[in-house]
Amino acid sequence: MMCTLVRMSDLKRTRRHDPGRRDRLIDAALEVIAERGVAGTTHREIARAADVPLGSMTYHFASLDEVLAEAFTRHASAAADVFDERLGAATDRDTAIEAVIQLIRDDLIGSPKDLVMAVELYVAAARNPALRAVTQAWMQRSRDALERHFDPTTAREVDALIEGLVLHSVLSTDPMTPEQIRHAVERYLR
Amino acid sequence: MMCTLVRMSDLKRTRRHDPGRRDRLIDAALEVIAERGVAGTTHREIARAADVPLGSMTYHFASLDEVLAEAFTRHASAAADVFDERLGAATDRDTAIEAVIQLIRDDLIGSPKDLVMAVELYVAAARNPALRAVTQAWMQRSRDALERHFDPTTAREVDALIEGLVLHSVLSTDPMTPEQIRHAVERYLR
DNA sequence: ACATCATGTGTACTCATGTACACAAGAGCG
DNA sequence: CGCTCTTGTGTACATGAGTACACATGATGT
Repeated sequence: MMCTLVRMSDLKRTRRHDPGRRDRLIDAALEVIAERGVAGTTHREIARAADVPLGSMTYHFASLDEVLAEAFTRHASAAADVFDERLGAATDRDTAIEAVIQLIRDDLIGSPKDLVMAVELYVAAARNPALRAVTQAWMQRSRDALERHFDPTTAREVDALIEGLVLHSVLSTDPMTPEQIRHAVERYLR
Repeated sequence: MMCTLVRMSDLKRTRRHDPGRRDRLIDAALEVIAERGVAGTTHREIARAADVPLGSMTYHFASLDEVLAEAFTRHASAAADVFDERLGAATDRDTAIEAVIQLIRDDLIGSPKDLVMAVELYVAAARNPALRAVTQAWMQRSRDALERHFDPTTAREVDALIEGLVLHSVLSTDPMTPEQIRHAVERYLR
């Protein structure tokens, strides 16, 4: 009997009228950015990641910049959600401090891919006003979340401290231990 | 009488045997990176900035990566020198704190171009081990400078705090005022 | 003064990219 | 069942990139 070999490129044929494809393309773009960086993110690369023909890219997006903007917006929004959840669960100052420590340890240092995304965004934002707005909205949400538990000045400073700690920890040869993170945050907040 | 118009392209002809050209190319590369980002840094762009023929690039450097590596190395070294100078002048803990505040205010937030360079480096380092080493050497020198006045743990934390403050200040819509910087550093160090 | 050789330059080749656009295909309706 | 219009695809084109390499040019030793 014949073994029914089905090639991807044949399957692709049958996938006309695919609502939500735009969404999947944005997710694919995020994958590519995380893996290859903005510099390595091309129409073709995204299309390949989403298993979609090249023409689909120009059909759904006016330009590559538009794809990047949407991708970063989505990522920033997801990251801010995590921030919100962690801090939203806290009821008093002490648990808020614990939440910050856990956030840094588990969500930020724990997944360096997110830091890569953040830094890629910062660089892209340096030359693209639309992305600058995304960055600022993201930072604003972090600060708002922190302001639920700390005064505005403290919130701003802690936000910056978190960023610096994560950045240096991930870039360094010896990452910070959970104890060191706790030490730094508590020293600042207590 | 004839006005002696001299075109640049004619002048270039006479500039054979130019020792130190390699150095100037690296500086030109730094300019281009700061202005157009790593993404916009090409052989042709650097050659134009240095007013040098394209062929000169491949003559002096084996690849574009080599140019980037040398450029970032030079920048990191210069930045670390500033760090060293500022902190080397301090004699006691209090003046060291003042030095840190001045460093942030005048040298870091004061010239956002340097921050752009740093972030560009971080991104580039994410995919290039040679640049990762440059980053780490740079961070090490900052920490060493700080350790002349503070214990290692504090040095590391302050180093991270500085990075975070500068990053957030420059990216934010409202930059931190000198007073806010002073407040954040003193809160942490006193 | 001339030959030789390291140094420096112009140009051309190949390749990947963004984008446009002519075409295919299927959904929805009469 | 066919007609039409939105939705989706394949391909081709212009552009700018890195790099190679044949050639020019000036320094240097005799």
